[in-house]
Amino acid sequence: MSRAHATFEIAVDLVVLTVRDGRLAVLLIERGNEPFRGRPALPGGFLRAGEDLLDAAARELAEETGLRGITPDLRQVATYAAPGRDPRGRVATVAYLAILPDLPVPTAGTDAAIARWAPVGPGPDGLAFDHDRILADAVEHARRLLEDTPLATAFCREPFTVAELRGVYEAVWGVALDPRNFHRKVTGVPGYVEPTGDLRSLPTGRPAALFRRGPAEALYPPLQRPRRSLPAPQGD
Amino acid sequence: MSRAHATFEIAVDLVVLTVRDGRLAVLLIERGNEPFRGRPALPGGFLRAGEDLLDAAARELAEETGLRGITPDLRQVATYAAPGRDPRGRVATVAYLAILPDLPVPTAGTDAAIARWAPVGPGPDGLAFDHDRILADAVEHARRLLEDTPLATAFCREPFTVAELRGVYEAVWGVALDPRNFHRKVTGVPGYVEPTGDLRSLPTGRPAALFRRGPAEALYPPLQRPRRSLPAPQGD
DNA sequence: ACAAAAGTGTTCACTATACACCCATGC
DNA sequence: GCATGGGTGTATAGTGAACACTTTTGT
Repeated sequence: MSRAHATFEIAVDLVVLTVRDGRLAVLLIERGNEPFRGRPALPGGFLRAGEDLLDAAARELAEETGLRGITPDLRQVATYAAPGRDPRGRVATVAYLAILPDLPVPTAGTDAAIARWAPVGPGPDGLAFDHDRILADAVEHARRLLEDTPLATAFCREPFTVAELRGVYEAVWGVALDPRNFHRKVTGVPGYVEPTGDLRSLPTGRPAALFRRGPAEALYPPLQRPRRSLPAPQGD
Repeated sequence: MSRAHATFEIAVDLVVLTVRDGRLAVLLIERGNEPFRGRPALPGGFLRAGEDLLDAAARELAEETGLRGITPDLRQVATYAAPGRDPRGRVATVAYLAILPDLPVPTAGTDAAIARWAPVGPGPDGLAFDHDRILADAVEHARRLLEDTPLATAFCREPFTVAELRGVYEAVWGVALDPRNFHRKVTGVPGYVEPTGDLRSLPTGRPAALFRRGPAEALYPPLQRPRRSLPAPQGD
């Protein structure tokens, strides 16, 4: 077997999403080293000897957020290996999507990197490397996953109310949903959420029933996000 | 920057699917070298210097099938890098899904590898490396893509009939579909298929209208595959 | 005329949406 | 009582499955 092939280092980059103040937010670090020193970037790091991709993603997540012992929802999104995407040499990166409930503060990582939550906007954010592209791909991935997987519950601390879950959908999809119909849909999907039997009182209003995640791994029927498909009367 | 990280070779493996005789089929080669010499495997090869992933996948596809100048539907599915998945050392592989219309014969590759179409069954096929897993992931990916992308048209040579397109869905999903309702659904999705205006006569029956792919990159409304969601009266 | 495949019309059940309305709490 | 948010009922429109039926060919 010829060994004329290129050799790579493999990194894992994390797109850590949460909902803060009703807005979708992503965890960014400020790069402390060249290249792109001082520029915001997705957290991540290199694969170690004997380590699998998912293990590396979980390790990096623990290191960057300081969380231990949690089993967050981690999903592989895509792999990027374009020549020149990293000025240091041939580095391929595997992007993982991680969903967390709102954390009080991202507890600046052990790597002395400055971590912060940044709102996810529609346009590019000037991230290092090709991270703008990776972020956009991952957010679109998350939007799709909300439709037919119980991913949205990963944004919520248990137990949660239906209104909190609705806030996740509204923040990630960027649309307003009818509270009444949403309630019925969510509670009507077998295995999506299970009532705990408890209630939670807010400062005002009727107390909301509390739920935890159910056993379903896929949502049927799916919660389809609204799309405008109306053909314009004058054509398109 | 410490260089204590593992280094990898990166391969691209292809899951080339087609529909033959109404059955979903995958292109397999017989390995000519160790490891797994003589075992069936997915076609693939190593990334070359200066080459991006998609370019490598397209190159390998051309080499294995002998096709030139075509632009097949190639989509990245997932990346696998478990330690020990390749006995030769640390090799990560990026799996690509390629969809082709039925070819007369896979024109054994230039690599002197014996290529053949194998029907895709429900169980493992004893493929080399972790290719059973990769194949299963890619087939599930294809099943999902048929729902909301025009991927199915990539299985058909243009121009095609609605019945041919239906055959693709039936083969990939493994279900029977109502020809009448399928016809209406497909022709009702804006931008999915466009009539050429021509007809094709079969040995018997009314000639079918011919279509080509339309400009749509996503299908709305989607063609959802049938799922059994009926809660059994006695529980499941 | 008949068989076979393409394509249309119609019915019926189910799902989505909009929104009126009632419920349960704090003040 | 009143404001506020939680949750249910219900009317209406739209969508999907089932299937009768018509169209267009070859023999």
